Amino acid sequence: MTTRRDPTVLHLDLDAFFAAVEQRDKPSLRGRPVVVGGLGPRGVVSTASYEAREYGVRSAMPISEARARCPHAAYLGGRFPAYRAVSRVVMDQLHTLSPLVEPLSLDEAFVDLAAGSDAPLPADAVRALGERLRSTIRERTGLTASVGAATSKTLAKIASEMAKPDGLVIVEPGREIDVLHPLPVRALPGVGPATAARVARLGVRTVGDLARITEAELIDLLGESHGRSLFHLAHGRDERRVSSERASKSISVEDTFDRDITDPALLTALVTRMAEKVTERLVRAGHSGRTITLKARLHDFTTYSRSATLPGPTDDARAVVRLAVQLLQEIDTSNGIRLLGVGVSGLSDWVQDDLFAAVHDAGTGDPRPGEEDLDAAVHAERRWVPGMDVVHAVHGAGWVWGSGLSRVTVRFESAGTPPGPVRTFASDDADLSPAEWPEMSDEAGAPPAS
DNA sequence: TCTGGGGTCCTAGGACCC
DNA sequence: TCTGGGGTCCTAGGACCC
Repeated sequence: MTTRRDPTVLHLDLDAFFAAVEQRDKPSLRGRPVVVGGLGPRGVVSTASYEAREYGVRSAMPISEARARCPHAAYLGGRFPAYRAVSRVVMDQLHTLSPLVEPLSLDEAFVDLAAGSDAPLPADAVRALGERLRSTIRERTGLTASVGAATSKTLAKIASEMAKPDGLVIVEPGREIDVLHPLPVRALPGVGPATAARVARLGVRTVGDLARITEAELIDLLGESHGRSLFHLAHGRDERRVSSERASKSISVEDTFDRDITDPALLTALVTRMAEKVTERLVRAGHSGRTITLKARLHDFTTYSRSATLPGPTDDARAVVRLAVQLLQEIDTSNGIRLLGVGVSGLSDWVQDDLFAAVHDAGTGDPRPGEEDLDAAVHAERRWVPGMDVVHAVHGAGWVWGSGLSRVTVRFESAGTPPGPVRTFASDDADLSPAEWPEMSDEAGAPPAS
């Protein structure tokens, strides 16, 4: 594919996605600061609403810092089934524009508007199409989306960033360099803190500065691949295709504990459960894998990984457990572990026909700690997580506002109601239960969450 | 009470092979 | 008998993204 004549690469990004879904479904939070993220002692912010951003709350910030900056925000744990449902509606809408849609996450995707057609699609037509898309998404989901369009992926993504929030920006063909060069290098996708610091030593602050560095010098500084691609990006060259079929390469599970753990038996039990969980996801996706990786983060945040590769792929939980536990033995855990993870890579669709399963199965009468016990050893009570949907036998549908001291406070409202009343119950009140989300079979192709 | 969880891609060094 | 160059696979770690 040569350079496009028309701005037919479209990038869509939902604004403050998780927080926006919460404000949609919780009328009392509209117009107020909302922070979605991990609520434990070591949680970080996933998404802050624009109201919370006014206080300096940002993604990836420790929740403790967010609470210090914005104590009056609503802190919510997140409702992924709801986010997935919204995402599905949005992705379906994108597919009405083109068969070629590349999801990047639940709230973000590229669309190739020129897929399978060489009809001209000038900027004005793309603008009309983009505005129609934004208003359809608003109608069907209640959320605002920002849209960018350009002749390449990089420029389309930069355009949607410039459009935020709730806007549309088209980079007219031929104007790419004018848009690109004044931007800070950090605006380029793939330029993080480390790369920015390196090029800063050459006096580079903007993309225009970057364009004055030779390819050889960038390769020298950043390595073959990164250096070369950044060189081309700085000159507005990006021929990457929009691709809808990206096979997943790895599946992993990890958990950061409320407090560091030293007890070897507990660590083994946790690794065992994680290995089982990751294998379950592997099987559900119809995959098997050859390489098992154990990840461990120490008290001081140093992170180790140990991996081992089998001669052939497996989807057998016992094989994964055995290997993961073995890899754990290679790590010195005596000073405390804050995170453990188990991953599987080297994936294939080939599923092992395990002739020995029955034999191995015979010996599983082991008394293992129950799920609750294991959770309790590692996390504070998380039965009533702020933000979660609940239903009360008398008062109907609501969401958990807060809990503690054997009490739960619930606000009774939903997307279509006015802000609702708050009531407090005993946390073991039999009339109160978590609302069931119809967990529609969302299998393999689900993009990673933010 | 600093620093999540799920991913992707890249690099460098060693083993091994031709 | 002191010296190759590629290529692939594997491991560990780092940077980056949402």
